[in-house]
Amino acid sequence: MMKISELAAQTGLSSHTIRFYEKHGLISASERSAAGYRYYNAADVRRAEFVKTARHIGFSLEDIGQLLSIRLDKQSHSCQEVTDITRHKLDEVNDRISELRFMQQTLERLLESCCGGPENATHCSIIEALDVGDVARDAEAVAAETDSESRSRRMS
Amino acid sequence: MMKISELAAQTGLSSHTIRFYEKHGLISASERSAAGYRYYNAADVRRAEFVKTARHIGFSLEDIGQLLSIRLDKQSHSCQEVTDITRHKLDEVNDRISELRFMQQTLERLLESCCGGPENATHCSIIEALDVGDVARDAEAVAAETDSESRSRRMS
DNA sequence: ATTGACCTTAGAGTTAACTCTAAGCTTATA
DNA sequence: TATAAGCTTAGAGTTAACTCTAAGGTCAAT
Repeated sequence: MMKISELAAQTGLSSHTIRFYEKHGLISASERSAAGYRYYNAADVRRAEFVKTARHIGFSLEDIGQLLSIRLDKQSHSCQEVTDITRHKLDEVNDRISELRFMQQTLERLLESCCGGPENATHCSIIEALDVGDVARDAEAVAAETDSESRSRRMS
Repeated sequence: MMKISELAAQTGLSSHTIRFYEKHGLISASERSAAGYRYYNAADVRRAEFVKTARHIGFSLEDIGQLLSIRLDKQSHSCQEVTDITRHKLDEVNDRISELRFMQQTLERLLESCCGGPENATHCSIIEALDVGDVARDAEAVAAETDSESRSRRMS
């Protein structure tokens, strides 16, 4: 049975974060001392580590709540429920990557077009490009091409 | 001279957002009616469109403030200042992409490992993987490999 | 008994970029 | 002149996931 700071050391979460997760129903201490100190047993530690791992992979606290309820009662849940959550998260991640690749390409094109030197910015091609405003559209076209090849969306 | 809702229609920003940008020093109306109505001229519209474009590319409001001050007085600023902001943003974007690719790979591995069927989750390999907790470490190794090849970091 | 490290709680603060509300004034149109 | 649409402001609310603070109680060691 360990106290909160030991669990914190073990998991790499802060004590604050552990209490925060508890408030959100993700973690709990299976015992409390008379004075109210939290005491964690081995199962509590595993659960905390589950949360840590899931968080690291990018699941939201809400996702993790669902995964935990499945983990707690595996008989009553199907593998499909688990893959639904996972696939949905993968879709979100893929969408965000697409957006960021668009930004990446736009920024790279901007950098290529500008001398970047100590000259004054009177004819700076980056400022000009932002002024004209068609950077976005150009790069979006490029992004659209590479998009289909980079996407891993299932249509089921 | 257009009113705020016309500028909103023109730029695709909301009136709320335009006032919000004004409060943060990015946009302003070059005139006000006696009653305080904002009136925008062609230069104001161009500036608003500059902000819209820059925002779309992923610059923060703070970045845009800097870009605008350069745009307003090009003689006093160098191209290097502009590329510094742009390169810094590109670095941020690349870092975020790396994180997301790690998540993407981890999620894909998890999906591959699980049947996803209507069976109950007693032996669900996703739940097991999160329980064991080494998913993260495995995928991070994979991410590290592809990382060097995907990164476009300059070291200047 | 005292010290210092650690624990408790409720609740406020942080970040970015909006987004909305309330209460009231203005403007254009019929 | 009445009405509806649109404008003004200050300020509060939203989101996610923490992060911190204040005020006080507990515990182990000396």
